[in-house]
Amino acid sequence: MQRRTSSPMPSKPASITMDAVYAAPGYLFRRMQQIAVALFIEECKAFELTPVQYAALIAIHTHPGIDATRLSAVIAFDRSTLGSVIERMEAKKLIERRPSPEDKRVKLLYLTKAGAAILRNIMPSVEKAQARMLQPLKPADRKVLLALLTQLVDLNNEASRVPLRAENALEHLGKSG
Amino acid sequence: MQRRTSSPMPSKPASITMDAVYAAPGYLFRRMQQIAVALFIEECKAFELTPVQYAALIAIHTHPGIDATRLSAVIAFDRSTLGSVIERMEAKKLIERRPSPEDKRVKLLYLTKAGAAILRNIMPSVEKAQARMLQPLKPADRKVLLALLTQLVDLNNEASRVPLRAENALEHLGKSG
DNA sequence: TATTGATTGACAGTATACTGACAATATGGC
DNA sequence: GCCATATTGTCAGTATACTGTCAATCAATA
Repeated sequence: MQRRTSSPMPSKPASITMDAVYAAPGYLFRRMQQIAVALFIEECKAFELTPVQYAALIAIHTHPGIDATRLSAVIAFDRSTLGSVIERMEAKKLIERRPSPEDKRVKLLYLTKAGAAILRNIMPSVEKAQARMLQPLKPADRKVLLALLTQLVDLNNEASRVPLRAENALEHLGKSG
Repeated sequence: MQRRTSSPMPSKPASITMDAVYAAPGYLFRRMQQIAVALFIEECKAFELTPVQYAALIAIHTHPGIDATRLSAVIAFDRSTLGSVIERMEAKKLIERRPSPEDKRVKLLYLTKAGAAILRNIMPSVEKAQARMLQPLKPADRKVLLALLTQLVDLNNEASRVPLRAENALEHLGKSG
Protein backbone atom coordinates (compact mmCIF):
# COMPACT_ATOMS: atom_id res chain seq x y z
CA MET A 1 0.00 0.00 0.00
CA GLN A 2 3.00 2.29 0.16
CA ARG A 3 2.46 5.12 -2.27
CA ARG A 4 5.09 7.58 -1.07
CA THR A 5 7.97 5.89 -2.81
CA SER A 6 9.23 8.04 -5.64
CA SER A 7 8.51 5.35 -8.15
CA PRO A 8 9.16 5.95 -11.85
CA MET A 9 5.42 5.66 -12.40
CA PRO A 10 3.91 9.11 -12.71
CA SER A 11 1.25 8.02 -10.21
CA LYS A 12 -1.54 9.17 -12.48
CA PRO A 13 -0.68 12.08 -14.84
CA ALA A 14 -2.83 14.23 -12.61
CA SER A 15 -5.19 15.26 -15.45
CA ILE A 16 -5.33 18.82 -14.21
CA THR A 17 -8.78 20.36 -14.03
CA MET A 18 -10.08 23.67 -12.75
CA ASP A 19 -10.95 21.87 -9.55
CA ALA A 20 -7.31 22.25 -8.61
CA VAL A 21 -8.24 25.91 -8.32
CA TYR A 22 -11.89 25.95 -7.29
CA ALA A 23 -11.50 23.48 -4.42
CA ALA A 24 -8.35 25.07 -2.99
CA PRO A 25 -8.93 26.95 0.27
CA GLY A 26 -6.57 29.69 -0.89
CA TYR A 27 -8.77 30.38 -3.91
CA LEU A 28 -11.90 30.38 -1.76
CA PHE A 29 -10.37 32.83 0.71
CA ARG A 30 -9.37 35.13 -2.15
CA ARG A 31 -12.93 35.04 -3.51
CA MET A 32 -14.47 35.74 -0.12
CA GLN A 33 -12.06 38.62 0.42
CA GLN A 34 -13.13 40.09 -2.95
CA ILE A 35 -16.78 39.64 -2.02
CA ALA A 36 -16.31 41.05 1.47
CA VAL A 37 -14.61 44.19 0.16
CA ALA A 38 -17.24 44.66 -2.56
CA LEU A 39 -20.08 44.43 -0.04
CA PHE A 40 -18.32 46.74 2.40
CA ILE A 41 -17.71 49.39 -0.26
CA GLU A 42 -21.28 49.11 -1.48
CA GLU A 43 -22.89 49.45 1.94
CA CYS A 44 -20.52 52.21 3.05
CA LYS A 45 -20.20 54.15 -0.18
CA ALA A 46 -21.78 57.23 1.40
CA PHE A 47 -18.79 57.41 3.75
CA GLU A 48 -16.07 56.75 1.17
CA LEU A 49 -14.20 54.57 3.61
CA THR A 50 -12.35 51.34 2.80
CA PRO A 51 -12.32 48.31 5.12
CA VAL A 52 -8.74 48.98 6.14
CA GLN A 53 -9.45 52.64 6.82
CA TYR A 54 -12.38 51.58 8.96
CA ALA A 55 -10.18 49.22 10.97
CA ALA A 56 -7.61 51.97 11.42
CA LEU A 57 -10.29 54.40 12.56
CA ILE A 58 -11.54 51.95 15.18
CA ALA A 59 -8.03 51.22 16.39
CA ILE A 60 -7.10 54.89 16.71
CA HIS A 61 -10.37 55.53 18.51
CA THR A 62 -9.60 52.69 20.92
CA HIS A 63 -5.96 53.69 21.33
CA PRO A 64 -5.64 57.47 20.97
CA GLY A 65 -2.05 58.54 20.47
CA ILE A 66 -0.96 55.22 19.00
CA ASP A 67 1.90 55.34 16.51
CA ALA A 68 1.96 53.81 13.05
CA THR A 69 4.08 50.79 13.96
CA ARG A 70 1.81 49.77 16.82
CA LEU A 71 -1.26 50.49 14.75
CA SER A 72 -0.01 48.07 12.11
CA ALA A 73 0.33 45.37 14.78
CA VAL A 74 -3.13 46.05 16.19
CA ILE A 75 -4.92 45.69 12.86
CA ALA A 76 -2.44 43.16 11.43
CA PHE A 77 -1.67 45.43 8.54
CA ASP A 78 1.64 45.82 6.76
CA ARG A 79 3.55 48.84 8.06
CA SER A 80 4.77 49.98 4.67
CA THR A 81 1.27 50.08 3.22
CA LEU A 82 -0.12 51.68 6.34
CA GLY A 83 1.91 54.81 5.60
CA SER A 84 -0.13 55.63 2.53
CA VAL A 85 -3.39 54.66 4.24
CA ILE A 86 -2.64 57.12 7.04
CA GLU A 87 -1.71 59.75 4.50
CA ARG A 88 -5.08 59.41 2.75
CA MET A 89 -6.97 59.50 6.01
CA GLU A 90 -5.05 62.58 7.06
CA ALA A 91 -5.86 64.22 3.73
CA LYS A 92 -9.54 63.53 4.38
CA LYS A 93 -9.14 65.14 7.83
CA LEU A 94 -10.28 61.98 9.60
CA ILE A 95 -7.13 61.73 11.68
CA GLU A 96 -4.29 63.94 12.85
CA ARG A 97 -0.61 63.17 13.10
CA ARG A 98 1.26 64.91 15.90
CA PRO A 99 4.94 64.53 16.74
CA SER A 100 5.67 62.78 20.01
CA PRO A 101 7.33 65.01 22.59
CA GLU A 102 9.26 62.03 23.91
CA ASP A 103 10.52 60.47 20.72
CA LYS A 104 11.34 62.57 17.67
CA ARG A 105 10.90 59.58 15.37
CA VAL A 106 7.30 58.76 16.07
CA LYS A 107 4.14 60.54 15.04
CA LEU A 108 1.13 59.97 17.25
CA LEU A 109 -2.28 59.41 15.71
CA TYR A 110 -5.54 60.94 16.88
CA LEU A 111 -9.08 61.05 15.51
CA THR A 112 -10.42 64.41 14.45
CA LYS A 113 -13.99 65.42 15.24
CA ALA A 114 -14.88 64.41 11.68
CA GLY A 115 -13.19 61.04 12.12
CA ALA A 116 -15.06 60.34 15.34
CA ALA A 117 -18.33 61.38 13.72
CA ILE A 118 -17.82 59.10 10.72
CA LEU A 119 -17.01 56.23 13.02
CA ARG A 120 -20.24 56.74 14.96
CA ASN A 121 -22.34 56.98 11.81
CA ILE A 122 -20.79 54.22 9.73
CA MET A 123 -21.27 51.38 12.20
CA PRO A 124 -24.76 50.33 11.03
CA SER A 125 -23.61 50.17 7.42
CA VAL A 126 -20.58 48.12 8.36
CA GLU A 127 -22.72 45.69 10.29
CA LYS A 128 -25.10 45.42 7.37
CA ALA A 129 -22.21 44.53 5.08
CA GLN A 130 -20.89 41.95 7.54
CA ALA A 131 -24.33 40.41 7.84
CA ARG A 132 -24.85 40.32 4.10
CA MET A 133 -21.74 38.30 3.38
CA LEU A 134 -22.89 35.49 5.68
CA GLN A 135 -26.59 35.89 4.82
CA PRO A 136 -26.71 33.04 2.27
CA LEU A 137 -25.84 30.50 4.96
CA LYS A 138 -28.26 29.06 7.46
CA PRO A 139 -27.93 30.83 10.83
CA ALA A 140 -26.44 27.77 12.49
CA ASP A 141 -23.89 27.45 9.68
CA ARG A 142 -22.93 31.10 10.04
CA LYS A 143 -21.97 30.48 13.65
CA VAL A 144 -19.96 27.40 12.77
CA LEU A 145 -18.12 29.15 9.95
CA LEU A 146 -17.36 32.20 12.05
CA ALA A 147 -16.07 30.07 14.91
CA LEU A 148 -13.82 27.98 12.68
CA LEU A 149 -12.60 31.05 10.84
CA THR A 150 -11.74 32.82 14.08
CA GLN A 151 -9.87 29.74 15.26
CA LEU A 152 -8.01 29.38 12.01
CA VAL A 153 -6.90 33.01 11.84
CA ASP A 154 -5.72 32.82 15.41
CA LEU A 155 -3.82 29.58 14.97
CA ASN A 156 -2.24 30.77 11.71
CA ASN A 157 -1.35 34.15 13.18
CA GLU A 158 2.40 33.73 12.84
CA ALA A 159 2.15 32.64 9.21
CA SER A 160 1.48 36.14 7.92
CA ARG A 161 4.09 38.81 7.67
CA VAL A 162 2.26 41.01 10.14
CA PRO A 163 1.00 38.81 12.98
CA LEU A 164 -1.72 40.36 15.07
CA ARG A 165 -0.35 41.78 18.30
CA ALA A 166 -3.60 43.07 19.70
CA GLU A 167 -3.72 45.06 22.88
CA ASN A 168 -0.66 43.60 24.52
CA ALA A 169 1.49 45.25 21.89
CA LEU A 170 0.66 48.48 23.61
CA GLU A 171 1.56 47.58 27.15
CA HIS A 172 4.45 49.98 27.32
CA LEU A 173 2.32 52.81 26.02
CA GLY A 174 0.19 54.95 28.24
CA LYS A 175 2.78 54.97 30.99
CA SER A 176 2.48 58.73 30.89
CA GLY A 177 -1.31 58.49 31.09
CA MET B 1 -39.29 46.57 23.75
CA GLN B 2 -39.09 48.61 20.59
CA ARG B 3 -35.53 49.79 20.14
CA ARG B 4 -35.60 50.92 16.54
CA THR B 5 -37.25 54.23 17.24
CA SER B 6 -34.80 57.03 16.66
CA SER B 7 -35.16 58.11 20.24
CA PRO B 8 -32.97 60.92 21.59
CA MET B 9 -31.37 58.29 23.79
CA PRO B 10 -28.11 57.11 22.21
CA SER B 11 -29.29 53.53 22.82
CA LYS B 12 -26.01 52.68 24.51
CA PRO B 13 -23.04 54.76 23.27
CA ALA B 14 -21.79 51.62 21.62
CA SER B 15 -18.48 51.69 23.53
CA ILE B 16 -16.53 50.73 20.47
CA THR B 17 -13.87 48.10 21.00
CA MET B 18 -11.49 46.29 18.68
CA ASP B 19 -13.96 43.43 18.67
CA ALA B 20 -15.92 45.43 16.11
CA VAL B 21 -12.96 44.56 13.89
CA TYR B 22 -11.69 41.22 15.15
CA ALA B 23 -15.09 39.50 15.13
CA ALA B 24 -16.16 40.80 11.72
CA PRO B 25 -16.15 38.14 8.99
CA GLY B 26 -14.71 40.67 6.56
CA TYR B 27 -11.68 41.16 8.76
CA LEU B 28 -11.23 37.41 9.18
CA PHE B 29 -11.41 36.84 5.42
CA ARG B 30 -8.81 39.53 4.85
CA ARG B 31 -6.51 37.89 7.40
CA MET B 32 -6.96 34.44 5.90
CA GLN B 33 -6.28 35.84 2.43
CA GLN B 34 -3.04 37.39 3.73
CA ILE B 35 -2.08 34.11 5.37
CA ALA B 36 -3.01 32.03 2.31
CA VAL B 37 -0.89 34.18 0.00
CA ALA B 38 2.04 34.16 2.42
CA LEU B 39 1.98 30.36 2.66
CA PHE B 40 1.61 29.96 -1.11
CA ILE B 41 4.56 32.26 -1.82
CA GLU B 42 6.67 30.51 0.78
CA GLU B 43 5.99 26.98 -0.46
CA CYS B 44 6.29 27.95 -4.13
CA LYS B 45 9.15 30.41 -3.92
CA ALA B 46 11.34 28.19 -6.10
CA PHE B 47 8.88 28.73 -8.95
CA GLU B 48 8.40 32.48 -8.50
CA LEU B 49 4.69 32.15 -9.19
CA THR B 50 1.88 34.03 -7.45
CA PRO B 51 -1.46 32.44 -6.60
CA VAL B 52 -3.21 34.35 -9.38
CA GLN B 53 -0.57 33.37 -11.91
CA TYR B 54 -1.00 29.76 -10.84
CA ALA B 55 -4.75 29.96 -11.37
CA ALA B 56 -4.23 31.52 -14.79
CA LEU B 57 -1.74 28.81 -15.72
CA ILE B 58 -4.23 26.08 -14.81
CA ALA B 59 -7.05 27.79 -16.68
CA ILE B 60 -4.99 28.25 -19.84
CA HIS B 61 -3.87 24.65 -19.60
CA THR B 62 -7.48 23.53 -19.30
CA HIS B 63 -8.72 25.90 -22.02
CA PRO B 64 -5.95 26.40 -24.58
CA GLY B 65 -6.64 29.34 -26.85
CA ILE B 66 -8.83 31.12 -24.31
CA ASP B 67 -8.88 34.92 -24.52
CA ALA B 68 -8.28 37.36 -21.67
CA THR B 69 -11.93 38.25 -21.11
CA ARG B 70 -13.02 34.64 -20.78
CA LEU B 71 -9.98 33.84 -18.66
CA SER B 72 -11.01 36.55 -16.23
CA ALA B 73 -14.46 34.94 -15.94
CA VAL B 74 -13.01 31.47 -15.42
CA ILE B 75 -10.75 32.46 -12.54
CA ALA B 76 -13.06 35.24 -11.27
CA PHE B 77 -10.34 37.80 -11.71
CA ASP B 78 -10.76 41.43 -12.68
CA ARG B 79 -10.17 41.93 -16.40
CA SER B 80 -8.22 45.15 -16.01
CA THR B 81 -5.76 43.62 -13.58
CA LEU B 82 -5.47 40.47 -15.63
CA GLY B 83 -3.81 42.45 -18.40
CA SER B 84 -0.70 43.10 -16.35
CA VAL B 85 -0.71 39.55 -14.96
CA ILE B 86 -0.69 38.18 -18.51
CA GLU B 87 2.04 40.60 -19.45
CA ARG B 88 4.28 39.38 -16.63
CA MET B 89 3.62 35.74 -17.46
CA GLU B 90 4.41 36.43 -21.09
CA ALA B 91 7.65 38.16 -20.07
CA LYS B 92 8.58 35.04 -18.10
CA LYS B 93 7.83 32.94 -21.20
CA LEU B 94 5.20 30.88 -19.41
CA ILE B 95 2.48 31.74 -21.91
CA GLU B 96 2.13 32.98 -25.47
CA ARG B 97 -0.32 35.48 -26.91
CA ARG B 98 -1.36 34.92 -30.50
CA PRO B 99 -3.84 37.00 -32.51
CA SER B 100 -7.09 35.29 -33.35
CA PRO B 101 -7.61 34.69 -37.08
CA GLU B 102 -11.35 35.20 -36.64
CA ASP B 103 -11.43 38.33 -34.51
CA LYS B 104 -8.79 41.01 -34.78
CA ARG B 105 -9.58 42.28 -31.30
CA VAL B 106 -8.78 39.17 -29.31
CA LYS B 107 -5.48 37.59 -28.44
CA LEU B 108 -5.54 33.89 -27.70
CA LEU B 109 -3.54 32.47 -24.82
CA TYR B 110 -1.45 29.30 -24.87
CA LEU B 111 1.00 27.68 -22.48
CA THR B 112 4.60 27.44 -23.56
CA LYS B 113 6.65 24.31 -22.90
CA ALA B 114 8.12 26.11 -19.90
CA GLY B 115 4.66 27.03 -18.65
CA ALA B 116 3.43 23.45 -18.92
CA ALA B 117 6.57 22.21 -17.16
CA ILE B 118 6.17 24.64 -14.26
CA LEU B 119 2.57 23.62 -13.89
CA ARG B 120 3.51 19.95 -13.66
CA ASN B 121 6.24 20.60 -11.11
CA ILE B 122 4.55 23.15 -8.89
CA MET B 123 1.49 21.09 -7.98
CA PRO B 124 2.99 19.35 -4.91
CA SER B 125 4.13 22.67 -3.47
CA VAL B 126 0.72 24.22 -4.06
CA GLU B 127 -0.97 21.32 -2.34
CA LYS B 128 1.42 21.61 0.58
CA ALA B 129 0.53 25.28 0.95
CA GLN B 130 -3.19 24.54 0.78
CA ALA B 131 -2.81 21.83 3.40
CA ARG B 132 -0.76 24.05 5.69
CA MET B 133 -3.37 26.78 5.91
CA LEU B 134 -5.99 24.34 7.22
CA GLN B 135 -3.52 22.25 9.23
CA PRO B 136 -4.25 23.93 12.60
CA LEU B 137 -7.84 22.68 12.50
CA LYS B 138 -8.96 19.20 13.37
CA PRO B 139 -9.50 17.12 10.20
CA ALA B 140 -13.27 17.05 10.70
CA ASP B 141 -13.34 20.82 11.13
CA ARG B 142 -11.33 21.29 7.96
CA LYS B 143 -14.01 19.49 6.00
CA VAL B 144 -16.77 21.55 7.58
CA LEU B 145 -14.99 24.83 6.95
CA LEU B 146 -14.19 23.96 3.36
CA ALA B 147 -17.77 22.89 2.69
CA LEU B 148 -19.25 26.06 4.18
CA LEU B 149 -16.68 28.23 2.42
CA THR B 150 -17.42 26.63 -0.93
CA GLN B 151 -21.14 27.15 -0.38
CA LEU B 152 -20.67 30.74 0.68
CA VAL B 153 -18.48 31.68 -2.28
CA ASP B 154 -20.96 30.07 -4.62
CA LEU B 155 -24.00 31.75 -3.10
CA ASN B 156 -22.26 35.14 -3.00
CA ASN B 157 -20.98 34.79 -6.54
CA GLU B 158 -22.89 37.75 -7.93
CA ALA B 159 -21.76 40.06 -5.13
CA SER B 160 -18.26 40.47 -6.54
CA ARG B 161 -17.44 42.55 -9.56
CA VAL B 162 -16.23 39.52 -11.46
CA PRO B 163 -18.61 36.64 -10.81
CA LEU B 164 -17.23 33.24 -11.62
CA ARG B 165 -18.48 32.02 -14.99
CA ALA B 166 -16.68 28.70 -14.98
CA GLU B 167 -16.77 26.44 -18.00
CA ASN B 168 -20.11 27.56 -19.39
CA ALA B 169 -18.63 30.93 -20.21
CA LEU B 170 -16.75 29.16 -22.95
CA GLU B 171 -19.57 27.39 -24.68
CA HIS B 172 -19.29 29.40 -27.85
CA LEU B 173 -15.57 28.78 -28.07
CA GLY B 174 -14.08 25.80 -29.80
CA LYS B 175 -16.59 25.87 -32.60
CA SER B 176 -13.62 25.88 -34.93
CA GLY B 177 -11.94 23.12 -32.94
C1' DT C 1 31.11 59.64 25.61
C1' DA C 2 31.44 57.18 21.46
C1' DT C 3 29.81 53.29 19.31
C1' DT C 4 26.75 49.62 18.46
C1' DG C 5 22.33 48.01 17.57
C1' DA C 6 17.39 48.54 17.37
C1' DT C 7 13.36 51.24 16.15
C1' DT C 8 10.60 54.51 13.36
C1' DG C 9 8.79 56.48 9.39
C1' DA C 10 9.65 57.01 4.61
C1' DC C 11 10.54 55.34 0.15
C1' DA C 12 11.32 52.45 -4.23
C1' DG C 13 9.81 48.49 -6.45
C1' DT C 14 6.54 44.73 -7.52
C1' DA C 15 1.86 42.59 -7.68
C1' DT C 16 -2.86 42.32 -6.99
C1' DA C 17 -7.70 44.57 -7.17
C1' DC C 18 -11.10 47.89 -8.57
C1' DT C 19 -13.46 52.08 -11.42
C1' DG C 20 -13.97 54.30 -15.42
C1' DA C 21 -12.66 55.60 -20.00
C1' DC C 22 -11.01 54.75 -24.70
C1' DA C 23 -10.06 53.19 -29.73
C1' DA C 24 -10.44 49.33 -32.61
C1' DT C 25 -13.27 45.95 -34.00
C1' DA C 26 -17.39 43.06 -34.46
C1' DT C 27 -22.46 42.40 -34.85
C1' DG C 28 -27.20 43.25 -35.36
C1' DG C 29 -31.04 45.67 -37.50
C1' DC C 30 -32.31 48.55 -41.24
C1' DG D 1 -23.71 49.01 -46.99
C1' DC D 2 -24.80 51.94 -42.75
C1' DC D 3 -25.43 52.74 -38.19
C1' DA D 4 -26.30 51.91 -33.21
C1' DT D 5 -24.59 48.86 -29.99
C1' DA D 6 -21.61 45.63 -27.82
C1' DT D 7 -17.15 43.51 -27.12
C1' DT D 8 -12.01 43.42 -26.60
C1' DG D 9 -7.82 44.87 -24.99
C1' DT D 10 -5.61 48.79 -23.05
C1' DC D 11 -4.80 52.60 -20.16
C1' DA D 12 -5.08 56.09 -16.26
C1' DG D 13 -6.16 56.49 -11.63
C1' DT D 14 -6.79 54.82 -6.84
C1' DA D 15 -6.04 51.52 -2.96
C1' DT D 16 -4.33 47.62 -0.80
C1' DA D 17 -0.30 44.29 0.17
C1' DC D 18 4.41 42.79 0.28
C1' DT D 19 10.02 43.04 0.10
C1' DG D 20 13.77 45.53 0.88
C1' DT D 21 16.35 49.77 1.91
C1' DC D 22 17.43 54.11 4.09
C1' DA D 23 18.25 58.19 7.28
C1' DA D 24 17.02 59.85 11.62
C1' DT D 25 16.68 58.80 16.11
C1' DC D 26 16.84 56.31 20.36
C1' DA D 27 18.67 52.98 23.83
C1' DA D 28 22.30 50.27 25.69
C1' DT D 29 26.86 49.81 26.60
C1' DA D 30 31.88 49.59 26.36
